[in-house]
Amino acid sequence: MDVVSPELINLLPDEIMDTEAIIAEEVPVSAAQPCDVAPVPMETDAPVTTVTAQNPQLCATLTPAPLRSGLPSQLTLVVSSASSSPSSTLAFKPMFATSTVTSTRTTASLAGASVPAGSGLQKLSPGSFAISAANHQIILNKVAEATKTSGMGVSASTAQVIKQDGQKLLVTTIGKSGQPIMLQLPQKSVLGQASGDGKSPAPQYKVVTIGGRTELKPVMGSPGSPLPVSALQAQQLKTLQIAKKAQVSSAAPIKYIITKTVSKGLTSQTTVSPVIAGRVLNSPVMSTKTISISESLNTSLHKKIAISPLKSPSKLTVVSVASQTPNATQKSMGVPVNMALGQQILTVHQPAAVSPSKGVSNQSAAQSLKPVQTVTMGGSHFKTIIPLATQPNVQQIQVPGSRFTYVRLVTSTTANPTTLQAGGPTTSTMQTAKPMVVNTGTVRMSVPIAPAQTMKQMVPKSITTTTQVMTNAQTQQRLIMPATSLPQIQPNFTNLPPGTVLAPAPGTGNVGYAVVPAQYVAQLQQSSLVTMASSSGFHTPTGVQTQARLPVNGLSTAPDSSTRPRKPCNCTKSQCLKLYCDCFANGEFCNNCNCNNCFNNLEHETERLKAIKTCLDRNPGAFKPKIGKGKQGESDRRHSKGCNCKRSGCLKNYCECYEAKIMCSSICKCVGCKNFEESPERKTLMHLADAAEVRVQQQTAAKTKLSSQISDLLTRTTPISTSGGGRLPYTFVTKEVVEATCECLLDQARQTELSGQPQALAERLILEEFGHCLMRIISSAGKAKSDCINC
DNA sequence: GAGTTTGAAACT
DNA sequence: CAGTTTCAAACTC
Repeated sequence: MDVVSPELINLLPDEIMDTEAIIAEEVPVSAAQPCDVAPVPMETDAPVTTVTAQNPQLCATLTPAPLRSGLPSQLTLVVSSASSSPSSTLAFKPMFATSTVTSTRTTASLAGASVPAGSGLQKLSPGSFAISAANHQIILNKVAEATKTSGMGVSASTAQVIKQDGQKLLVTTIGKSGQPIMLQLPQKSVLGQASGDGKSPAPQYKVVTIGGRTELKPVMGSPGSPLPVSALQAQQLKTLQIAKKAQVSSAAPIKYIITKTVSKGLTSQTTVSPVIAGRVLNSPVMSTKTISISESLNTSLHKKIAISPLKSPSKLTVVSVASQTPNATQKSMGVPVNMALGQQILTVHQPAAVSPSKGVSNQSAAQSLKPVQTVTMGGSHFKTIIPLATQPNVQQIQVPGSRFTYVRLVTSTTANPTTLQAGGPTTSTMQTAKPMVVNTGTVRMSVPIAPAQTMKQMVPKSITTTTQVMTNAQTQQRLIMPATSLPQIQPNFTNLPPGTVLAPAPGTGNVGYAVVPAQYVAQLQQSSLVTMASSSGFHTPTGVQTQARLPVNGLSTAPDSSTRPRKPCNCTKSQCLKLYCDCFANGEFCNNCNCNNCFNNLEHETERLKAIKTCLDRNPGAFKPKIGKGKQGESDRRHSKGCNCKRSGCLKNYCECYEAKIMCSSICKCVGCKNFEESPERKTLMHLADAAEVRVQQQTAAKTKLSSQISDLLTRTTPISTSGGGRLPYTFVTKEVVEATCECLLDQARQTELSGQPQALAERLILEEFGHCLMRIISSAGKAKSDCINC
């Protein structure tokens, strides 16, 4: 794996350079799928290309983040090309948070282009885009916002710096492995003229070689005079990195990670399965955006290019977009998402086309530029750009006070591409393709509930798991949650109920994520309603299950919170969405409760999230344990707020302190408190309680012993002959009798099953049958004994 | 099981 | 922040 140069590695945070997870994603690209990266509305399903199943494709999603000025500049490139044919299909979707008229037009022109088969780019603006299928080169020139860039004050030295605005990307190697990808980096001053303006100063190219070798080409089929490339540039390019090391004072360091992975063993019998993988990273110093380009060729080449502009102390979102690689008959797609603290993982499985001819075609055809709305979330740093009049497929959740940005994916068959884009130094960008069909691949998104270090260790596993799922995820069952477009809820994840995780929520055609109490995972696992990992390889040690038991913000959940028997609630008016409800207050879903009109379930995740948010707004620590552990251990446990009892004397379970078996403290506002150390009433009650507990334990032990004895009795196979002729009933419990009894029970079970009896009734009938069997045994024993006596 | 008591949560 | 209301659990009968 040729990823980055050592020097670049040294410059990057560990999180960023931890590319193993990305590497792992090359594995599943076995069943080729059409390039389906660029989101395209379903109505634009016009056939665009005649790319055959044998045609390799290059799919790229480029998302250059704004470098500094908050000017968003995103570029989506989807290239599909045949290795042996000059025909190619390209979908080009620039995405701007704000766009000038020029850029918008260009964007519309490109995005809406319906590229006929084999023709490639007829509708693309030649000035902004150029393709040369003959020499396997594509030149992308992102339209820059001239009005926005005019005052940026970038020095001339930007010639050696990759600028976010107006940068050109020269992608070569269409269908050829080993060919270079060139990134053209024009000077800042020519931003806005990049769309084919011949007056543009000489652009700078960054060459990325897909096939493993890199080269620098100062000029390559673009207007303008070539710029001499410095040795530094060459070196940087050699390492496949478009280096940008603060050569411009006004520019923040930009680091580009280009990951190349080679997937061996790919065959060309089916469509190519593009995988664009990346990660959501977090860097306290800089933001990184990873752009991954994957290419699946006949030569089984799979590459990922990650370009990461870094600038401000902000979040880094590297989106991994991967197309699933099911066989051609599979019509469903998964949108796995993994997010974790410290390293937010976001993996998006792009939809797999039903047929090879659909994938790229759909994507490239008529990508209409739709107006976007910018939503500021959780602060001024984040903006969510979502297509108007369409359901957002990506929703960003900014957690106040949290360093991380959370993204909620709602990928629907009708949703248009949605881009999260940071308008400021913080960047969180994700691109998703509109899936044709969403499948139920394993998707997990976890709320940060563990230290970053822990999550960091889990990241590769998550991706690996996801990758594995890509190949055989069709049979998996997951948490079910409607993927309706949630409002821009910004729950304070740091204060979510203990062990809360975000669980995948596949719906019919949609994929979303639900805030799921960790306990509910256990609930689900224990119940027969939902099986998260049955026979499909969704192994419990990963993802949800593992994280669900991790502490939240250092606060440990109840040690046995996931296993202890939970008392069912009886809420009637609160819909179990207020803290009156113990289930809700404990961060659990209602399960087997007696509540009415319960909304504390996955079916009402929207309302539930709202309720959580409301509670957190009212009290940020609403879901934190009321009984905090003292510094010196359990003896110092005390109620975080104290009780307010007035009539119970704090010696009834009305009192939260007493209920928690702790004494009231100075922060309590109780009246007539008797719940203190020397209180005789308390001591008496404690003694009584202890005595009661002892009785319960004794009873339990007695029951256990009795069961053991019964079991032992039933397992006796040899009748015991008594010398006195007195035969106890159990002496008749021979092996044959036991077998006959079992037959009776099984037969009863079959009958009840066939008759569709409820489980409870079935159990009852079986037990009754067992009783009948026992009665017959006893009767036989008694009769035998009587006969013996008589004789 | 119905009704009452209680105090936290929610509301004003 | 205080007073009031709502709510569901705890408790009593």
